[in-house]
Amino acid sequence: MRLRELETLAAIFETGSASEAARLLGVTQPAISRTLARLEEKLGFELFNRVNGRLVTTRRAEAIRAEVQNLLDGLHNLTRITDQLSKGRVGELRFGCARPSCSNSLLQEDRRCSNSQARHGSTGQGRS
Amino acid sequence: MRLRELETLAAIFETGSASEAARLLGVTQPAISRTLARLEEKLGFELFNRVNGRLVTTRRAEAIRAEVQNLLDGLHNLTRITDQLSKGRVGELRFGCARPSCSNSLLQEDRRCSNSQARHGSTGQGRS
DNA sequence: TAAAAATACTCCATAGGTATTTTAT
DNA sequence: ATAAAATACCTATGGAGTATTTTTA
Repeated sequence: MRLRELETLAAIFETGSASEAARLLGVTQPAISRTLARLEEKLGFELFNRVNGRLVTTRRAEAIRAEVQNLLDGLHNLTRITDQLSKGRVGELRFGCARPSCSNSLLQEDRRCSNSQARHGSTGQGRS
Repeated sequence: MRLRELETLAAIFETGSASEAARLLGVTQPAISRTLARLEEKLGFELFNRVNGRLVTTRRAEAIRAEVQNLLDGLHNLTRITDQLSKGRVGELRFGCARPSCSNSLLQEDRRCSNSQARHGSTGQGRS
């Protein structure tokens, strides 16, 4: 169960066709068809019936629709968090201290359980 | 943000080392190290500090730990559902009907909005 | 004819393996 | 010497593209 497969599935749910799903995801129609075909093969059952050249949602597909959307929502939330964590460094502060022992006790690096290993030096960098 | 990256991250969280995470996921240690390195590169910040040859969780990694676990739990739930949907066909029932029109009105195939297209025939297969 | 889906290729990035190196205990 | 992590090199596969075919309205 790949992530791209979930995104593809959700896009087809949302748009109702492989062609529209392709536009939504910014890829080509064959990419959607193949990903869907491989997913159905792995799952062991059909997610859409091909009727009159169109995709028609099966009952089994409907049964997992909510959970798929749930997962994608959670993933987007995680992405939002990591984006903030990466560009969200409030600024890099630089400290000066007369004695090495001072910086050791005052500076907290972005690590855990390793205070005793902090390297000695009169200058340190702290991240907020 | 690949799925395998989330699984790798969770495994390191759980075991505390890349080697143990590798055993947990049934892959080799280099596989874990590389996946982690690529994830950190994409995210733009470090998830673990390499201190004395060991991985030590950063604050940023702690900040996403719960959400990562959430997503994996949701995925496992989805997998459980699809497993049941695939092997969970209660049995294949076979019906016989004197007149074709009878099976048309009584049998519901695993498709939607296509009753008018159901093929005629005195025998049909229904999935529960 | 137009539109949707499927198929047949080709290409590249990811994920995996084995072997080896580096570093710290 | 051991153990953890990183690195180098190789292979397989998933996902993407373009081009084409099939089918139906």
